[in-house]
Amino acid sequence: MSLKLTISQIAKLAGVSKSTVSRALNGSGYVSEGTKRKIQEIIRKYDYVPDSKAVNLSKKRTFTVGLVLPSTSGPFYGEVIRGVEEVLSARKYFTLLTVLDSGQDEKQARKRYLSMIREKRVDGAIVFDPTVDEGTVRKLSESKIPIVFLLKDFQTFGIDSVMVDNFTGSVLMVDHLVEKHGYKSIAFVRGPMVSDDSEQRFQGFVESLRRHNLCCDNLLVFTSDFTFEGGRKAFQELRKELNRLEAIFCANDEMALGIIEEMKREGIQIGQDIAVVGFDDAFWSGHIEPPLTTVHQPMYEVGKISAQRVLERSNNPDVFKDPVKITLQTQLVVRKSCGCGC
Amino acid sequence: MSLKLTISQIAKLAGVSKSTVSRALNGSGYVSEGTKRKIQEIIRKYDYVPDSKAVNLSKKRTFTVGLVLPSTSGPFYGEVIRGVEEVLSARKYFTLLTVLDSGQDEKQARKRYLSMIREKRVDGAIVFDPTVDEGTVRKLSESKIPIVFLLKDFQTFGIDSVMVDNFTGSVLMVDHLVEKHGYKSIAFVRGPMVSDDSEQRFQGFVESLRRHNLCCDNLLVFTSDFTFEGGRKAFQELRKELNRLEAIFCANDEMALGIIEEMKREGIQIGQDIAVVGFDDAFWSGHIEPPLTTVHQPMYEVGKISAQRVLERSNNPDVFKDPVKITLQTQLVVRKSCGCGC
DNA sequence: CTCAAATATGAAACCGGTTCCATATATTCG
DNA sequence: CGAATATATGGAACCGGTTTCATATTTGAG
Repeated sequence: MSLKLTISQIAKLAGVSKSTVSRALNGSGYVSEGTKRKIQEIIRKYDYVPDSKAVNLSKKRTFTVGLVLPSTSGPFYGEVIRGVEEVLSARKYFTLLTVLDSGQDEKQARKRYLSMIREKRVDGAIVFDPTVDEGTVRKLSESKIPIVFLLKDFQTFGIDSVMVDNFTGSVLMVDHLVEKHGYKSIAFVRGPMVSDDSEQRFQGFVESLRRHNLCCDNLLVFTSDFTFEGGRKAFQELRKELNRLEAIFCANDEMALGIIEEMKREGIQIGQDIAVVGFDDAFWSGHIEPPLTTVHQPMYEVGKISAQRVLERSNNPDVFKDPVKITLQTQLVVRKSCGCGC
Repeated sequence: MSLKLTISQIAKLAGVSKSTVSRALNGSGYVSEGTKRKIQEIIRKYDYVPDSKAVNLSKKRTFTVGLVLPSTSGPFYGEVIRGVEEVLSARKYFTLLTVLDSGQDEKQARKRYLSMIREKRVDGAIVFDPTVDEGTVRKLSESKIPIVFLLKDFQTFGIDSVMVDNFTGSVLMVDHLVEKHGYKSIAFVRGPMVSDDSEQRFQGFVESLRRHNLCCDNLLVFTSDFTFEGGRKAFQELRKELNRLEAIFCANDEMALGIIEEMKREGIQIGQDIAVVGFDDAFWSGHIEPPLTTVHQPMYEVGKISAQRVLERSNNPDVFKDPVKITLQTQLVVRKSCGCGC
């Protein structure tokens, strides 16, 4: 029934001053045992909870970390959130979430998260914005709060970043296709040209081929858009080259799924007639037919490490530290679609 | 290079008072064109942004809505977020997210979101906590801010809720199995006993059977836990009854997937030998083999409507309104695993 | 031209806490 | 026992805005 008491009212009820109540509340400064007990009793009785808005203002902190994600669908955004929430909740922080694809316009979405940061709604922020522009990055770097950028390297702007080693993951995958299966003719299906991930995965693909002296002449590359539908369309183009192909490496699982679906429709045996592999290790990728060989990205760890980093910086603002770039390893997940176990 | 200016500094630079700057900023009260222009220029020049912590305190609002989710994995939590974010971002609000499965202990997680609300970090909250206890609900209902509960009905506690019609979805599914396919012997695989969703889906199952005079004697019910593994285990029990079974209705898609996987291993033709259907319409459910017949839940709309409701209430606190229960319809998604198109 | 209404602005109070500082009492130690 | 130190508490300033109110100047209607 308590109608929002303030610290002053509590003080009056307890017969002490605001300051004493505040000290009792925070365990800061001196408060005698007796007084403390009395205050706590009143607090309990009236179910008093300090208003965070006031606490934030006087402490000049919000105990909140901003988290910016491109979207919430797809396999790993949830993982990032989980990682972030795990460390934040343990330290009594909250997560202020902004999703880029929820409004209409991308520009608007970017303004929104810049506002969040510049209005100092958060003590730090984790930003995952694959198509961010330089202006935005510059503004971010001018903010006084710690920022961690995900999957993009802005060390030169003085911003920490947490990366995933797409390149090596891709190399591992192609190494497997070549060394284990002896495939020589492998197609690559890219994501959108603007995607760094796609580019890095492609570079890894090329690198592995090069190391195996398979480059160039056999190089079959298609460009799509990371979607299921995009995969199906890519297949329409791939189809002409099908007879000279032994494997198809898709820059993500969703496109691989699209391609697999089309191939099944044509009666092609995946893994036997031709291998199809992906990248991402989506939740379902082990459960489709055949189970998809893919590369796992440690997005949960990405979330955890980013959050740790933000908190660490936020709580030691004085300690100057150069921006850090942390790269986490990816992992090859061998299932059946590459031809293993067939 | 602006080092966090305050409104007072801006006022000084513009040669006016704080109040005038504030009015110019908010477009409230009178400010002459000339003064306004001058102030805006200074603001732009020094890249001044008001500190939300101060704004929040004096306005007594945070322009933030709390969102509590059980988890972030699984198909539809992302959908809820998307719906919520869509309406909040359009109205310049932010989302303060709390995930229940990210910490260790459920009690702790519940305390965390109660804190969020009682410390008045948010102007309203959307709470999705399937296993919430009554004490928590009571505390929620005592808070002065608008709360919308998802998929649980606490109207009697004075709390709005947004529901999904599991019962009807389930009836629709069983109607389809019985009327379209003529199945008479249908098993049901429940989720955990504590789950309302599971219970409602089960009730729908029973109701449809009853309406078709199929109840009771043929009633085959198994209890599992909504997980993939749980589905596999459930199959081990189902197996004995397999020969007298025509269809298996799983209370969610994940368990259906587990069962399907086991059945495939045994060489059973799903949809032909025996139908397996699910509930949830997970992202992947159309892409497994065979595509899963299931029931779609409009979680995106749930998110949208909840957020609208919270904002509406928050901005009209005076208008007394009885707690509302809004129920959204589910939709039967017929694919192949029920035997259609075989 | 006059007086009321509209416009413009600043001073001060306020939002609800935290924290610095001064003062008062209680301990401790040489 | 007296001085130094530790403990306890309240008053007041402060955090950075918004808002009320009083005052001053314009504007406009009659």
